[in-house]
Amino acid sequence: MMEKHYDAKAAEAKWYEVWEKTGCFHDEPGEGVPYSVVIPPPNVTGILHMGHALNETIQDILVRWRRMQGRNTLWLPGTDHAGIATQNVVEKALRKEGKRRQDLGREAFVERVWDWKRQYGGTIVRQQRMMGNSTDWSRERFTFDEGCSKAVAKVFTQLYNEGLVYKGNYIVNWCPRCGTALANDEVEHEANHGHLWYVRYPVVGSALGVKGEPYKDYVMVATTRPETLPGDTAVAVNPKDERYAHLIGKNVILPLTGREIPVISDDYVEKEFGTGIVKITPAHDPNDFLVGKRHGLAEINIMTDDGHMNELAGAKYVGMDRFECRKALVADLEEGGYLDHIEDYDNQVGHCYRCHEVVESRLSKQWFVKMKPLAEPAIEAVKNGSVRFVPDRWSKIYFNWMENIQDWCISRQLWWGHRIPAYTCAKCGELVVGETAPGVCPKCGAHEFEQDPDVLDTWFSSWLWPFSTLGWPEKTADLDYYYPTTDLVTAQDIIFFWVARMMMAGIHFMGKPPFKNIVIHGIVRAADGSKMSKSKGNSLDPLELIDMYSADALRFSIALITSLDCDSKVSKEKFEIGRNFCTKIWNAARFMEMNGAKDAAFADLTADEKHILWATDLACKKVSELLEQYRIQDGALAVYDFFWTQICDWFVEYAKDAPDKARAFAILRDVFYKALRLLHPYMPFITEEVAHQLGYLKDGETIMRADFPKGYSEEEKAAWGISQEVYDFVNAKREAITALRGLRAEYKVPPATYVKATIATDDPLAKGELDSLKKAMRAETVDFVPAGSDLAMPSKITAFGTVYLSLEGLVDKAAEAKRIAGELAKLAGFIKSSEAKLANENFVAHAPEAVVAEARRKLAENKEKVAQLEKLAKLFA
RNA sequence: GGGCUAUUAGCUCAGUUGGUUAGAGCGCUUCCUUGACAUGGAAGAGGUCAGUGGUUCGAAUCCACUAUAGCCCACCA
Repeated sequence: MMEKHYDAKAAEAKWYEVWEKTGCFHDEPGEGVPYSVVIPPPNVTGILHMGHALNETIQDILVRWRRMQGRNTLWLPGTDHAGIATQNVVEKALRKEGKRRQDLGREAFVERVWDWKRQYGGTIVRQQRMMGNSTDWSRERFTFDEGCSKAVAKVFTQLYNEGLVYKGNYIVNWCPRCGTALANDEVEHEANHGHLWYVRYPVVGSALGVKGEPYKDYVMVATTRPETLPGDTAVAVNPKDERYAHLIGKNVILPLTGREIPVISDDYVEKEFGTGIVKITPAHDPNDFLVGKRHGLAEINIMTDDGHMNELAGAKYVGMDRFECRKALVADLEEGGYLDHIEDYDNQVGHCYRCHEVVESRLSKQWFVKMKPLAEPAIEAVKNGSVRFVPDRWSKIYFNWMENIQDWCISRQLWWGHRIPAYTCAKCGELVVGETAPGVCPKCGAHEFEQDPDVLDTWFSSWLWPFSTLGWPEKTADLDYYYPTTDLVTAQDIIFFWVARMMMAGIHFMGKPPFKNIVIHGIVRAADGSKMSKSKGNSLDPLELIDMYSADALRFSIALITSLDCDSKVSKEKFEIGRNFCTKIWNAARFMEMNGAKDAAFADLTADEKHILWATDLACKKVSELLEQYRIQDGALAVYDFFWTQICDWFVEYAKDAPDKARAFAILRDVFYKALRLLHPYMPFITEEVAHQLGYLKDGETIMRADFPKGYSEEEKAAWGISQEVYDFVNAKREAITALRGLRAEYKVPPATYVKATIATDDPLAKGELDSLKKAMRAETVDFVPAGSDLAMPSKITAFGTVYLSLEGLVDKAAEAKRIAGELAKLAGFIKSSEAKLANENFVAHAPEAVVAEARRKLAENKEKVAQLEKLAKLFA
């Protein structure tokens, strides 16, 4: 006996363990075209959030569906070592002990991170299991494991040998808190309400002013970053700016330092902005850096790694924090009479995507990858259709980024990550790059080397994920069979970080793009549309939702609210629908069990029985078609409607009093198992549990490996006499039933009261439905009269015929007359517009025949309605 | 400054080549403790499809402009 209530927790724990232990998730290279997907590896420090839940639910639905279709299916799991993120987590833990990573030293610190990973790194993969992910855990990978590390070293070396990796002194984004360089896309720009400071730089040779009084001859620059002033090495104007033409070539005095710097001209300067004169600080601004290069200016770095001023900033400011220094320097400028005025100014300021510190532009030696040569074939692959974005509009965004791609700064001044495989000879300084440490210096023959202290950007291992996880650089059977993967499913926010770079790496190193379809979904947002974040406290915890409603409920609800086209706003209540659906499935299963549904031959079927078989056939086809197009939400809706409306609301109700109960239940049994399998990709646990409870599967079998239903064969359909016509007929009958129920409600007929109904129809099949109509309508009698019969009773017109409710013995009020008058007015409007439409020669000439016929039918029907209502109105007069 | 996407019922959203009187879920109203299920059932109210103009016999759907919102990209100090 099935329990009264479904115990989701027990079932989910039980089935996941069975699946994993019996190798249900595992796949081996075989015949045919495989379906393969690599998971976007979550950070090893991560805990499951709604974004993962959405992303992985979509993947698991696709994966389970393909697997049931019989394809060799691999979903490969793993985690990302997440350089900065993980290092930060461990540093934070260290800080609690009052230590910094420097106190431990590099080796001990890295060991400490590994310890951390061993201890806590399993959290997210445990949580993924609770979601029901059917990932092949035997192939679980980590971006910092031995194989991935090997791939990274090989890739770096190859790119270096190809001249695509280079080292150089450039302005990079620098996070003073994390103490490392950041790639451009790791910087988040945010609106900042700041100021523009207008500062006077005296022209050399002019009279110095007195304290508090303006200089007589000066240039005025506007700056948002006064603290960088000590690093200025020029002042620039636009070459076409006549106002300042006379200044070009002269020198000005840098306030507070007394240093003389030149006035130069450069196209970069906008005449309209500020005063049209800009200070040039090559070591602290990317544009100024380029200007400096063009004009051979000195680069004076006035800051330390951690965002404090160094000795080059001037004795007074040494050691100050950069923002502290800004204040002090502005005060000094004012004191010295250099500050003209201050304006409010809004601009965008970059922040570290990890710790949110304001990013500093800083001159330093870093490693870069030349991206243009890698980007070109990656653009081509999407242009020629060998890789497809779903939805397609993302390809535009991809092109836009790829066509304007900048070189990628890949070195990070961290300790946790893949060490750069570049070695400097201790004796002669020769740089050697190789997959393993060099033994002998090729130049001087020395044996001592120093490895580059930096590590590589995390994404430098992630971009190899689709093939490094399959064994590359070794030639493995996995790589041969599963690469390229089929679908990549991810959110829009990492298209540039990850997807675009995987495209480039896949094509460059494997010769083929890493996947065929890139499926981009939206982001899960809080109910008010804001981004979910722990700090805002507006995030939903998928684990809590699993605890409250079950994993199936979470998955189904997610599927139902997911659209590939836009972000989804969610709140806790939205997950009730999944929970309610589970309850419905469970109860329907209990009903079948109680009635002892058994298999039996389908013969001499009633219209209702034919209807459910046809509906089942439609549902099977529809769900597959929708999933084929990645329409997860529509598929969920289709299967939900099929199960709830078709099976539970109508067929189960029919089966209760079917003329041949055994046959009706045999049909229900067949249809129900198809429904379970259609549902399985969405709700893996309850479908497995119910399939076993009802004996569809024996011990040792699993619904995971059952066939995904395709619908019925043409032979079956013919043998059973099921068709669109019968399906439509039953739909019409239901319409009639609903119409009568509506009339009952309108006239406040108590549910227990049996009424007298009349149906005007010429359909010969209708009379065969007398019993089922009586039951469904709670009718004492149902009489049939010829179509077009005109009775003075409340009526509703349906495709089945006109349904009349006898008012005999039912009290009515004058209010009814008013309602009828309103109804008549409404109908008059429809009739008028229909008549106008049909009188329009163009409409009749151009519109498809069916549309015109429908319009005529509708018009006639409305006219009939009017006639009846007028008659009724007399009754109430 | 460029680009993308949205705007449909009180709320969240469907609406796939333009074609009946625009749909679903939640919420709301009325009724129903009928042996699968009140996490349920039956019925109902609620929308000039953001605005304006255009194309068309016909527009939520196609085009243009406008308004509002959101996202992405971008070196105006």
